Amino acid sequence: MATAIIKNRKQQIHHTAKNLFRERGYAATSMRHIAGELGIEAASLYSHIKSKEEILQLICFELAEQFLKSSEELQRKKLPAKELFKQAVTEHIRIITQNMDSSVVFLHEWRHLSEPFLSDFKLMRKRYENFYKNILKAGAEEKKFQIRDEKLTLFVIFSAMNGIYEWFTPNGKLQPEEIAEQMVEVFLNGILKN
Amino acid sequence: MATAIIKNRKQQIHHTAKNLFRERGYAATSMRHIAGELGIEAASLYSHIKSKEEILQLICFELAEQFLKSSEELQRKKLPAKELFKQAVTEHIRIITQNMDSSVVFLHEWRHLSEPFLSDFKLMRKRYENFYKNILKAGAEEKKFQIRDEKLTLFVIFSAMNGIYEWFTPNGKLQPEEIAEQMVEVFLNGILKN
DNA sequence: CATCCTAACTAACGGTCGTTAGGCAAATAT
DNA sequence: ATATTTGCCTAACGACCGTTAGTTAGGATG
Repeated sequence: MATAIIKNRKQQIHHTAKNLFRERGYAATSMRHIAGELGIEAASLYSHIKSKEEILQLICFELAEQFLKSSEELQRKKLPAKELFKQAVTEHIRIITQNMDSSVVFLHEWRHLSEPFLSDFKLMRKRYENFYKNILKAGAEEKKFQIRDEKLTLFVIFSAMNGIYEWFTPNGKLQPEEIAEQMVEVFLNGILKN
Repeated sequence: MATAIIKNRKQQIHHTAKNLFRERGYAATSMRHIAGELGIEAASLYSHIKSKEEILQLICFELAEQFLKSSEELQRKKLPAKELFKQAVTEHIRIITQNMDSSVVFLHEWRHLSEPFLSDFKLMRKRYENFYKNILKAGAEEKKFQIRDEKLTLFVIFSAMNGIYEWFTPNGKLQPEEIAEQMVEVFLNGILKN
């Protein structure tokens, strides 16, 4: 089937783009570069995609939707704060480790989106941040969490989770589940012996 | 004095470049852009600087040296691990918050350095990481820290500290000293009430 | 077999990139 | 007063950018 070939090529292009955008950044990656990796001419890419930015949009919003979807599913479970927190961190880390290239692009290259996509993206990110903020709030209300500054705590957690791409290797000894478990342990109890 | 004017202009260029490199990224910032901010032509920049990359080099290595210098001074103090850890985090956060633009460039744009600068830079970063790794090691040997995976713990801490630029506002209610204090508290004891 | 469609090609577009050369007016030094 | 230096200018270089137009070979479809 013809459409299947197209879809495959389109997927190949997206895959290559994710990789190059991650490695060199969106602005420093040219269409000729992407095409070269696939052994075709830059102009040929336009049989499959609309523009360079369209690729970026797809990467950013695909991941944003994954994060939001997982947060909505977790919210429906009506778990106590501590358990919700554990599962949320685990889910977040699962998504990141399963989409390493996309994640880095998602985290750092979204600023090259043009309007209205840029605003939409920021809004989705804010929604997701609020999901975590509410977990912290709930934990504090349940007298389970002790939080001095909510924003600081929130971003300590996000930064630690989102920084995973800096050191994670898919075939290393630490697998996503264990990373999540250990990270939760650090967030909840710290590194001090008692 | 003529050299004073040059130095000032050079500093202005560096200052503007730091700001634009942070805001738009190195690759997406053009010399014409930097010049435009200063009200001159792009070609005129070359009376003061050698190349675009030279600016990036200066930003990256200036900060790398600050981090290393502060780590060497702390090491000379021969403090117990927990106290050393506190002071190291405080110093790191001080440097970041005092150099917000440079920090973001330092953290994300170094990959656009060409050789041999790229390798030199990575080496300096590794040295600094080892300083922190040794603090964790020392804390574990003193039976003060409980660390499951050293690399994971190390990068949780680094990511949290380096992510400060995502949310810090110089005139907000949280000042660097207090951020450091609260972050140390989270790292050491976590957010769980006991 | 004739027709259509796909995925690639070549050629080229207007534009921007970092950088160099050469000149010129004002400031500084002698 | 003269000579030198400075800080900018204009013009231009070759290279590369994202993208469009038009074409063509070859496979799928009738």
